[in-house]
Amino acid sequence: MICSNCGGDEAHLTRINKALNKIESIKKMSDLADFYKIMGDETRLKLLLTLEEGPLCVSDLSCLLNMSLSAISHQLKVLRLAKLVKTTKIGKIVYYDLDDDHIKKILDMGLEHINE
Amino acid sequence: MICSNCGGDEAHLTRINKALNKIESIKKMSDLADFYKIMGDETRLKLLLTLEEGPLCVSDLSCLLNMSLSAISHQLKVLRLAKLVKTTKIGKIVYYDLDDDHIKKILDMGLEHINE
DNA sequence: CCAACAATTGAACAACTATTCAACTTTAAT
DNA sequence: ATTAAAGTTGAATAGTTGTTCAATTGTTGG
Repeated sequence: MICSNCGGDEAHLTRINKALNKIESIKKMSDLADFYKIMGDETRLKLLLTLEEGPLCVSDLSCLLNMSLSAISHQLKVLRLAKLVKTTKIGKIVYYDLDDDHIKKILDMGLEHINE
Repeated sequence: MICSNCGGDEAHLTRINKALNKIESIKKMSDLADFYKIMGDETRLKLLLTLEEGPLCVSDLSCLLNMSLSAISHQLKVLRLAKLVKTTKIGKIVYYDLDDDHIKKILDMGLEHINE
């Protein structure tokens, strides 16, 4: 398949075809977008970075981020459904924690990018 | 500062304070969210992954992604303002390319996360 | 100069998203 | 059993975002 209208040479066309194959090979392109979309919210990022220190309950998170309990709970649900955090219930209290350590790596990579 | 209403022990309070310091130390929290927000769109991700293969002009990208020239141009502008891509104009044609190689690392890291 | 082409732009519209508010569930204590 | 506390939930609202459409800019060739 050829799309180039701009008189590209052979190498140019090769790149186009490689790119096309790549896009098609990544069936889960929308999963990748969804993952970034979830990280792309200040509240959720703060929650994740806070939970890097260790598990906390909803009201502590609400207090730390200076936001309503409900708002925090809604966002924690988003993170939980995305399997970025997990919960442990002890009595009335629900503790939230990062689901696993590789989330930390991703967070730190993002921070590195910003601090350049 | 203490927010815990759930009877946490000393270590608990320590974590809360560490988290608080962390949130405050990251002045550019919204920059980080903005970065992820930009990645969190399927069209922009496809553009970035396509450009990993090498520079392409706007009409090729439009054809490859099967989207209107205008839509592609709008998204390329977003990527350009975020300094994720750069342009080279040769005559009438504008070539877009990844701004630098560390964007590739970030893209590949995201893909890794998805493929688990 | 003019026509054709590559790309950009701004306005408009539809779709999506984050927070708020009020109602509700669950658990613990008296 | 009641009461209170910790969270969750759904609906509503305001704000944001992506694409389309039409108009426009800049560049090349006749």
